[in-house]
Amino acid sequence: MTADGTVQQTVTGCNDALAFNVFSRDCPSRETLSDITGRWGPLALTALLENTLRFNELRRRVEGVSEKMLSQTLQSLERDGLVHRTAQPTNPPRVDYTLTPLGEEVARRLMDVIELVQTRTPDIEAARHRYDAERGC
Amino acid sequence: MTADGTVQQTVTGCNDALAFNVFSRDCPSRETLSDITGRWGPLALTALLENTLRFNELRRRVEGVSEKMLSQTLQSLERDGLVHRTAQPTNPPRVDYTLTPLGEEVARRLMDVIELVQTRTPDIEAARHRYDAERGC
DNA sequence: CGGGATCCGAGACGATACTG
DNA sequence: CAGTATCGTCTCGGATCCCG
Repeated sequence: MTADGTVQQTVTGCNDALAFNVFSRDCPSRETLSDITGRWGPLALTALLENTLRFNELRRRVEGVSEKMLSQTLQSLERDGLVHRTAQPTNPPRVDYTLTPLGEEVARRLMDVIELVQTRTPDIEAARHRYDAERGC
Repeated sequence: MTADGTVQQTVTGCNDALAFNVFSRDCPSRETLSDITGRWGPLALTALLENTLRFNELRRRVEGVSEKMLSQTLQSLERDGLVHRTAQPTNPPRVDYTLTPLGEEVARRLMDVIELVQTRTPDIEAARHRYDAERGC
């Protein structure tokens, strides 16, 4: 980073007291945020809010996600301690995904966002048409 | 969800009654969701929750965002009717960004998510270290 | 100051094939 | 079933230059 070694502005970063610093460049909470607000994060988390699901159940529930991305998403969420993974070495294998307590809190709040967006979709689509009409023509 | 307990399949899309279908592949609410949960969406929205800001004020508040991405983000949000843009043709020009009522609701809920993540960051980091320790070694 | 236009690399993402 | 590995595409996103 620092070619000359000088820059590194003593990153007290985002741990300043109670300061609310997702806005800070290097705050680890920003990384977490990108995990849970990533393309598939919110959908996976809220899907698990309803019940424990197996890998392919989850995959069917979240339409359009590829195996690879679901796998990646779940790994990130497991690493962050939001999702718990239980593998049974049976044949065929069975793996269950559950929310941890923290994951449940996060998921519930994400659900609030999604629910709001969902119910206000008509307004949003109207706004889009207005915007496009003014600019497009 | 449905009164009779049947699973409300027949994916006509996501406008089925009150069905909760961000999970549906082509639901427009999913597009909106990606706008507000994009990389810079949550930060821009919650920054505007505090006050009205001008372009470069916003840019300084949200550390690390490039002009291009901030511009794009704001345009998406304006199109969705979440952000209001006021341009004054003075010299130098002055452009203010504000939340619409709907934008404020969304931002408030996003703030709840961010606040939670922020306060639980220690737990999350601990979980990460545990995860990495088990796997990495 | 508040952007738009362009170029370019890195990484996200999807499809497919393969493993245990 | 539950993934991993590989590969190709394509978008995201930063850097730069420019304009009103």
